[in-house]
Amino acid sequence: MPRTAPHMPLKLAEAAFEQFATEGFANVNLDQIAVHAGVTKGAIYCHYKSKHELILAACMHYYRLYQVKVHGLIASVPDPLDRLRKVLELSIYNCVIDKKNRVFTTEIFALSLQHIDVRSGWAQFYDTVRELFIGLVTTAKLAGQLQIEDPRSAVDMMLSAIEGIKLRATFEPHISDPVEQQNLVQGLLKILGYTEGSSADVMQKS
Amino acid sequence: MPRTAPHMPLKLAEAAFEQFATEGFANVNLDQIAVHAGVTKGAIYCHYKSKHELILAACMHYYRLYQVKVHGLIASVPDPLDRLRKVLELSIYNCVIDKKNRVFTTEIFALSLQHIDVRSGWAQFYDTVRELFIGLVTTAKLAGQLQIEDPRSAVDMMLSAIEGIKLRATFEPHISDPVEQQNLVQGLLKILGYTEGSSADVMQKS
DNA sequence: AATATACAATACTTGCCAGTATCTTATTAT
DNA sequence: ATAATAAGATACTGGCAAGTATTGTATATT
Repeated sequence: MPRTAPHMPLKLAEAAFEQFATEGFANVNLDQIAVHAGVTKGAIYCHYKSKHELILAACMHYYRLYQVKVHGLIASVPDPLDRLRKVLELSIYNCVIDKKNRVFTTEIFALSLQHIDVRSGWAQFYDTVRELFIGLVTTAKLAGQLQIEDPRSAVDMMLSAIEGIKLRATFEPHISDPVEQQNLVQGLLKILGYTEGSSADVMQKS
Repeated sequence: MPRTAPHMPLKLAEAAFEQFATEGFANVNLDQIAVHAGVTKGAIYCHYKSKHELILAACMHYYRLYQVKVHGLIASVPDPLDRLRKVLELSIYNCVIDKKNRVFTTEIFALSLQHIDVRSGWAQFYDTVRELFIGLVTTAKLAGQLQIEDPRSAVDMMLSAIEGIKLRATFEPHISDPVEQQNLVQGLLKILGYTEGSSADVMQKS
């Protein structure tokens, strides 16, 4: 048997992600990616059979990264509402502060319009995120920390807002302020039925 | 003096919009646009000095169209809450049902990441939309139809949600259902402080 | 009618970049 | 050691599309 390079696909996907997330899919050529991975274009074609496949690999890499981050966070926070808030903070960070993630996902949206495989990849990823949030919200609701009738539709609206916030971050840099961050998280929690002050005992007032 | 063709720039911008909104900026070449405008590529360069300028013109065309539609709607509905609801319905229609608008704006977002002129064009447009909504919400609030403290931040969150809904529409076709439409409008109104039922007299209950 | 000039058509150049063909090198099983 | 083969380097091809040079044509002023 000859030598093998099992790390190369990942290494190339990482390098591709970095480049794509900085300059966009259309503005990056395979030579650039190759240079950043410390190889030449020919080597890329040993592991991926087209630029498109490399793009898909970069997407998968991004999805994995997000999952790892989120589940690490969830495992470390016991209280349901705290956990929800932490995940929201992470999501906002991912979308707003971390420019690479923001650019990369925005590019994915545009590419999804034309390529069904990119689209279904994102759809699958997004489903896991949605279910994750529905779980978090339901748990917090059962703990009496949220006043919400339909967690599913609330989560859908909240996730829409996050995506929209991501887009706005491109045009409104002030969104990156730490203070603004907290306001955004607060606004998202509000969509999820969090009422400021003594949380769950608002209903009893009337 | 020679002949003149004052309608050509608009005609080309319209044709460009149509093509870009169908296939995306990167997948449309100037020959295609020329054919759809009933001219040849050479003619385009009489009116625009690059593809990029034509893209900007297509953007401006889109912005104008939206403004015309919205202001036509506003003028025809007297009640503040009704007016707000109608504008929201139009916005959802624009973002979700009207695929061309959805595709075109998504492409703008991606292009904005790299091109400052595209970005500032959108930012300017978005500002007018934001101010419009703030006006609508404030009017409805003063009329006692909305329970909202800070119209500005509520509108920001609501507009984020709309943008996010637009993105989701690419991945979740069921959003196009008429029923779902109304749910979305209802959810957006909720963000703006609309409490279902007898609207403005909720406070008095406690 | 003549002519100046903007509009438009045609044909061409140029550069970029995905993908390929071919050659080299390193590794491992025998 | 050596044959077999995967990984990688280098150099090339081919196609696409933006932009340009040139030529043609219609119109408005004189």
